[in-house]
Amino acid sequence: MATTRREKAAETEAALKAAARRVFAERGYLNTKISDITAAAGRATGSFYNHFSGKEELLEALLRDLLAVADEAVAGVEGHDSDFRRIEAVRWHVEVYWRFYKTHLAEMTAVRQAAMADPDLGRRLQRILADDARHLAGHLAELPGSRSSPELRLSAYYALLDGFAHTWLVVNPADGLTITDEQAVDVLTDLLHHGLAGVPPTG
Amino acid sequence: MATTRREKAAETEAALKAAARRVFAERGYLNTKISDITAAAGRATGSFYNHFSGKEELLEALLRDLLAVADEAVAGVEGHDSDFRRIEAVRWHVEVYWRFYKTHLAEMTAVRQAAMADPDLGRRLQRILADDARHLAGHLAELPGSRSSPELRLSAYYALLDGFAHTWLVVNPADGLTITDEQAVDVLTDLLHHGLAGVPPTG
DNA sequence: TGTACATCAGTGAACGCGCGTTCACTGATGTAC
DNA sequence: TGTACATCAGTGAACGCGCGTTCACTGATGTAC
Repeated sequence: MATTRREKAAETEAALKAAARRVFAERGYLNTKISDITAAAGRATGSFYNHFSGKEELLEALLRDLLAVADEAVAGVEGHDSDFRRIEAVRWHVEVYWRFYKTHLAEMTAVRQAAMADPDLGRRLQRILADDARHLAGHLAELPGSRSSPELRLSAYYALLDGFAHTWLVVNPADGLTITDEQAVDVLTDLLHHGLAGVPPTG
Repeated sequence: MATTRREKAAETEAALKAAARRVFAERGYLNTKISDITAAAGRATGSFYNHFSGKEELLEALLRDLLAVADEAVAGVEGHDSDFRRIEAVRWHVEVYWRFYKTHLAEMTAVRQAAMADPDLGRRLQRILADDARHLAGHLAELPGSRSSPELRLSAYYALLDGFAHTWLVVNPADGLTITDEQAVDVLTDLLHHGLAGVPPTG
């Protein structure tokens, strides 16, 4: 049990963050009230403002936590295959994205919702998450020629992964429609592998 | 100038719809107040409720109008190429989607935002727009085998088109980043043509 | 170690703003005779 | 065609709810001596 003031405050802040993740996942960022978060954390409403200036700041804090975790995970992985002409390379990247999205569903949907209501916030949040994109941009630049620029292909790549993940991890499950991780990774991998690198499907 | 009551009411309703499209496009559906719409339409606030029970119903009405227009347009086009192994067929469908999205930006973004805040409303709106999907499902079913089902490939197809259009017609333009219609259609066509039908890129 | 005061995390009721929604009212159109 | 009453679209001020934010208060931890 914590005793010092620092520790107590840190505990409350952590409790608020954890509660926010749960509540965001349940009813969505936009429909979550400050008092929903504090109630779920077992604290008084006023306590919230000792730690965050508002919902936006809390979400930013959640994203920074998430990135810290992600960076650690990435630091463990050395020299993956970056040649997108090889299906294994594409599949590895797709799989990482899919698992990341699934693990951090609460944050991913919260960002999407927050960006809808407040484009400025959306830009700031996107910047926090943008590290991954730089890394991928390199892979795409190395691919053999296409009439479209690597930047455009990169943005198409993300539109596809993000949209598909949102559909099958958020929207459709709410209707009882689900797919396996393997099905998801397969269809995305095939589309991107053939579409980006121009390798025809087998058979 | 309208004289009968019916005509006057119809004029006001049309003015409210037109104003809503403008205001939605400007500041987004979620950030639009009823009074913003009535002010833009040059009417009193209370007038709104003579015509719609709320913002949701107005949006549904806008979508129905939009579909009526789209159906007329489609009725004019007879027997387009549906063989997705041919790039012209893919390109035609991509182009139709892109132009539709661009023409009806206000409605498309409004739907996206509304769906974020209220999934139930999102489902209803999606159902209104779903006709197009059935038609495409047929094309994809005719394609040569893939390890993924036509349904999954269809949803990937939409995730890509929708996400890419949102990025390059809504998000990026707000930052001053734009692309030409041709660039957009090219990158989407190539990705889908090779990705779905497995035709390798030229060169 | 003990006492007196300062500081701080947490509390929850109260405040106040913003906005959706209502409603009594106006003036014009429709109807009955 | 004219008159008297009914109906209806539109008005905009007022109402009221929901929720973010504040603030006086409590009790516990920290500090000075």
